[in-house]
Amino acid sequence: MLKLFNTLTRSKEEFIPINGMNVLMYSCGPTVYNYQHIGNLRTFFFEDILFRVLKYNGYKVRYVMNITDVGHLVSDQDEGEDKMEKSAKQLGKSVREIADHYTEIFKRDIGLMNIYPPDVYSKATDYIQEQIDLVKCLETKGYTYFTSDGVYFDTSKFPDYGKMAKLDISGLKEGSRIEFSEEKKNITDFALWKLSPENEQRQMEWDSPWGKGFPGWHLECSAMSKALLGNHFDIHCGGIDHIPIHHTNEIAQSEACSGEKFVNYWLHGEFLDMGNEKMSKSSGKFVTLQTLMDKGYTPMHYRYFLLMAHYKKKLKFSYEALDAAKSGYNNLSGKILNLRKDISSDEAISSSEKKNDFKSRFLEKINDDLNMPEAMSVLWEMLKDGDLSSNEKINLAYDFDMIFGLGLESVQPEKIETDIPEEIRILTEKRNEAKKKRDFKSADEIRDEIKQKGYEILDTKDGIQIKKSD
RNA sequence: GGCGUGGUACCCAAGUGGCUUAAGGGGAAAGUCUGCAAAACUUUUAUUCGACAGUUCGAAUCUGUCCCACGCCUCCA
Repeated sequence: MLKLFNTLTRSKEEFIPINGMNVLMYSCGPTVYNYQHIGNLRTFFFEDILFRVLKYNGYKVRYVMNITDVGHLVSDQDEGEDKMEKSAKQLGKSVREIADHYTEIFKRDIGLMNIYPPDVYSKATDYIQEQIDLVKCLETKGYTYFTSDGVYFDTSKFPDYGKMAKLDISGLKEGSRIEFSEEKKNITDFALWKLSPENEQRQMEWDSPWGKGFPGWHLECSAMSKALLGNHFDIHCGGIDHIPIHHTNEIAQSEACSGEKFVNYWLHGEFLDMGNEKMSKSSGKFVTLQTLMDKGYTPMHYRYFLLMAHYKKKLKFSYEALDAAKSGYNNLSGKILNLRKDISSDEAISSSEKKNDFKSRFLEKINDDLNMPEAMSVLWEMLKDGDLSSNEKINLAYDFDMIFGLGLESVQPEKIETDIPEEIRILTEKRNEAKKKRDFKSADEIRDEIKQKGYEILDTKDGIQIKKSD
């Protein structure tokens, strides 16, 4: 039985799809006006785990993720500039170029992280008509009103507004920002269609029954999920910050138009806690996957790091913690490599009962609201077990890796340095001579010398290994 | 000001009434192996869960008060 924490009810619930073994899932993807930072990546990683766990349980998943390439303003509250237009202006490029560029990097990053791509990436700009239709639908049903800058959704007409977020609307701070809300009837009302400013030519604008303009940010997810998954589907996920505004507004729009329940299970991933290194994109200072790679970490190190915490808890990022993950991942790879060597000489001790025991414990953990830390602990316990054969261990590890996604099957032995400088070669020879003569003192001295030159000499069973030091 | 989350070993982090006098990873220490290192393997590393009261046969887990940190409401995944 798969249990998931549903933000709607704030409790773990048994997951029961609407339609048998077919699951419809939507997740809020990136706004492609800039790089995705490692915090964003945490959310996509969490969605990947969810996707993998669903598949592991035998569900057929249709998975849609949107790419926001228009309409996401600098503020969630329909104020300020369009993020895309702003970024384009700064870089002197077209909005399309910006969107394509960052979309590409996003796809590259999640590929490196072993995050499965969705079945469909839906771009907001490819669904303008659907968005206009949705506004029309809301207009017909009397949920909209006009202001001088666009069409707004009247949240007071939707009785359950803010239910999921447990919003206390009367307690929302008034007057923190007023300029644009002057004409709003309620503080929570939001834009469905924004009219282009009269004195400004936008790169992205479309004709609509209400005038030339562009869709409000929240609209795209409602319109696209409706188009690709239907009015009512199983899972919608995203970052925890989306609960109070974005997802709240999506629910209001979608349910107001369709008259049906929108989504059964809402799942939200917690933030990565950067401590002092606060990562607001607006400040331009944030850590990307590339930043980590430049510092000598691999995407799998970061993935392993994320696996150590539960998705619903804040995870404290630090390079110290990332180092721990790096070592952990490297040790794990080493174990896998050793097991592979053992397989041939393995006497197939039959302990299938124990094997099944680990497997069912693992399943229990991943199905308990995607408890990766516990699942990882099962993995390690299994690898250290004294009764299982190497064969069984490696099979289980590969099986578990369908969830972890650490690429264990393709782990390769560390490359042995091939182009060793002549100087090091000669010194290595000299050391061998000394060793043969059992002159260990000078042998050790030479090893130290080599070490100072950045290489390490290791005596192994199979001979000498020369390694470049880190 | 409003709303919310969290404080578990040196670090990251599970566990949320008895199976646990607290998983797992990293780090550290000791041992086996080795001429010595490295690797590998084995073992050790919180009688204690922010503080103080209380509920209970029983609490890290529930309640209250306090302290601290953080998030959102104002760009955020």
